[in-house]
Amino acid sequence: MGRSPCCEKVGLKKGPWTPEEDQKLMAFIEKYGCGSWRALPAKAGLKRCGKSCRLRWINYLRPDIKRGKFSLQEEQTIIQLHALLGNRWSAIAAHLPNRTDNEIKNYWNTHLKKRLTKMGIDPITHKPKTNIFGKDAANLSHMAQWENARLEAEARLVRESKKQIISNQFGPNLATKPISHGNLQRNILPLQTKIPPCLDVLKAWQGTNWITKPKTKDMTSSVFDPFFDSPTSTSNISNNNLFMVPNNNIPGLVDMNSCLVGESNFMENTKEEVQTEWKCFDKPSNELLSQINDISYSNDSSTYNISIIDQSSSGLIQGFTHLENIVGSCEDNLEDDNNNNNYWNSILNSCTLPADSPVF
DNA sequence: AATTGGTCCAACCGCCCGAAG
DNA sequence: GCTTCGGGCGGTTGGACCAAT
Repeated sequence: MGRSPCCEKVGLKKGPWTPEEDQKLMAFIEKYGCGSWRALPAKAGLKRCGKSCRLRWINYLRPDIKRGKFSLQEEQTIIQLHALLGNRWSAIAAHLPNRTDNEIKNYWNTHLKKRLTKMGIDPITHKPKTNIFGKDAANLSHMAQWENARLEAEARLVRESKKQIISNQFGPNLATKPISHGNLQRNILPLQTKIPPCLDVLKAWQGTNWITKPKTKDMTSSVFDPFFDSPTSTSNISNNNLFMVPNNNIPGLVDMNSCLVGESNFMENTKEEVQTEWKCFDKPSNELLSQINDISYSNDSSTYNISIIDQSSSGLIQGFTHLENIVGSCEDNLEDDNNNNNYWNSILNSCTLPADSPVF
């Protein structure tokens, strides 16, 4: 037996919204905000389900929605993100300013999926239908598993950070409850500025200088440091935190077939060399994977310290794959690997990210 | 002009998850 | 620990629209 419906359906209108209904909904939200969607229809004089009101608002009436044709840049970004995130439309939408997940989903299903298919690329795996990459397909699949696990964690991070932002701006009570009164704009979270992006995997592939950066941080600084403070750079100023970093010396690249977990020693309020002792795991255990769930997000004035670690447990993983390693170690398949590398690089190179992204 | 088939997209549905009681 | 509730998400649908026949 499923849960009861979100509202009493008898007498509720379904189907397309009329301009009058839109007007009522907009006027109400403008005046009172969108606190409880369940209660909103009655208060606003609408014979609609609360869910229907929410959808209409989020996908159509919200004033910050960008409508019209997708630009080439947006198309590329969607494809790139879909390659990494799969059908996580809300996560993809977070990287496209003012586009809704529904719109992106529709655009993917009606345009982009077909286009990729025509190009001979499987729109699900983003691999060529004829497997010209040979054994690298396995690596990509493995990569996807890792990325999925990490994204689960980041999804939670996003939720937490949203609450944190609301809490900081409007007080703790509103962190758990939607804003019910006041300025309309308060309830609208500009996607780009308020949701931490989760594209560090892109930077990893692009060879961002994750490892070669001096592993020190001025802990007294409140300046946001994209290396130490990004959600997935796993910086945490507490002692004895375990975290995982790339296991080779190629900047930003990690072998997906193994991973490292280490212990860091930061000295608080000092510039201190990070010391790490690394353990190597052939494959992440389920226990290890489960620890990725433990994310806390704190906002200490202007510094964002993100810890993706359970202080009481033993690890944190961060999964990236790489292609250049494969190229370097499997000379027999150099050509195929280069093809593979080029495919991903072409995806990544044109990916645009918000200039104000806290990660970059 | 009528019919047919394809495309597009707003809206619905069911499920999941976190919070609250 | 459980149940309930509300919000969010992704998959799917239905109807409007358009081009081809």
